[in-house]
Amino acid sequence: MSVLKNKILETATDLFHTRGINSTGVDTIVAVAGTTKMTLYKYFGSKEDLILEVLQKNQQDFQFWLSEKLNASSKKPNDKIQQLFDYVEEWVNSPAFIGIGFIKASAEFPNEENPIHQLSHQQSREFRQYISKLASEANIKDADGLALQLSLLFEGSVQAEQMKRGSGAVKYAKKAAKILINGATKI
Amino acid sequence: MSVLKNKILETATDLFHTRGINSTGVDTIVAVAGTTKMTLYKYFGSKEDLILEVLQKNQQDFQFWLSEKLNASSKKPNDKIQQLFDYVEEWVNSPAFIGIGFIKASAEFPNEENPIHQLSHQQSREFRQYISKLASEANIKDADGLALQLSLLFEGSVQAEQMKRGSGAVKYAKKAAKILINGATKI
DNA sequence: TAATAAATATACCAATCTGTATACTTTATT
DNA sequence: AATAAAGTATACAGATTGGTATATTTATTA
Repeated sequence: MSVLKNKILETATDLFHTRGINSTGVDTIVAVAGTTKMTLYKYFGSKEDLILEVLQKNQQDFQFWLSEKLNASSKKPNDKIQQLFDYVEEWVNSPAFIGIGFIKASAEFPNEENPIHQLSHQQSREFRQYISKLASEANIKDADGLALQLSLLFEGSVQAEQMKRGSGAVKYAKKAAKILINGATKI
Repeated sequence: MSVLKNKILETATDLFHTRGINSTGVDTIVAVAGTTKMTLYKYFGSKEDLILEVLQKNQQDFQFWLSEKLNASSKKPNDKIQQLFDYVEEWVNSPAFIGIGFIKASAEFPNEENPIHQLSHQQSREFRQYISKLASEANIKDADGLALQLSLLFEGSVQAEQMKRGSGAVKYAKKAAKILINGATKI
């Protein structure tokens, strides 16, 4: 990927997070990225395309980072799901945290026929399925049910953290997750 | 309150929910409400003021409805907190459900110095405090801690329901809440 | 060095945005 | 019937939006 395209992507990611997507014009993006609109539209067909790419990269980065961590873990499958929230906490509290894109994007684009909303929804589903996979690898009665509950804690705490940095919400989500996981584990 | 002002408020509430706040212009609002911009700006100093009033009314309506239900409940304090999620489910599944404003607004206005963001944050805090009050009236060890966890389930499930109507997220939040409440109850 | 590609600068377009000014019409009150 | 208030109609201002056309400059490669 071109260094300039990447610069635009990173700048857009940052501005979308700090100012909101709809409130960030392409003029602002290219000004901050230190380039011009001509270049932006060479790499991205439209602002919508740019938003979609930002969302994809955003989620890929997070999902990849998380999977790497959990794949490298030597914990038993049962403890891995709890570890997930350890890593979410680490991710959220890292200075580079710029939110989970699909949570914000789905709020800014509520129309279910909008491609941005659809991608957000899909990413939300995929992440829940990832949790479900972890749950079914462990000794869980209702893997999908637990995964949904944990995803609520995940989305709720990220939402809270996006509203107020340093809220400590993930810490409490972690405790709640532990209780739910234990309760859902077969004897 | 003037019938016309109310009409504008209701129309804005609806449009903000279905199209997003930033994506809804005042021209659209007055067109749908069947009035003119002159009238809108007679009742609201600015679009920001309108948004703030919409958010306040939105949250007041929900909070009032919920408090009425729970005040009328004859359940023991301990079971009331669980009942909260029964009513949230009823609220969310009612055809008139138009989302919880502060969750969306905080995503559209991420800047912490923005009055809309600040109001959203305040409403989020107040709702959590309301849960905490219910928890401390019951036999709960760490009322604030449980309230935070339950608020994560609440915000997460409303978020999920806003992303996809009929997701059934609140049903699972309810089950999770039950487990957490039982776990936090003194013996 | 010549040819090619990549990026910039700048100006522009049509549409939309919030907000206002002015004049006219309807409704209610005394 | 006269006065005041409430609402409408319309046009406009100034800024910003996403997106494009054209020409120029810089960098790469053959």
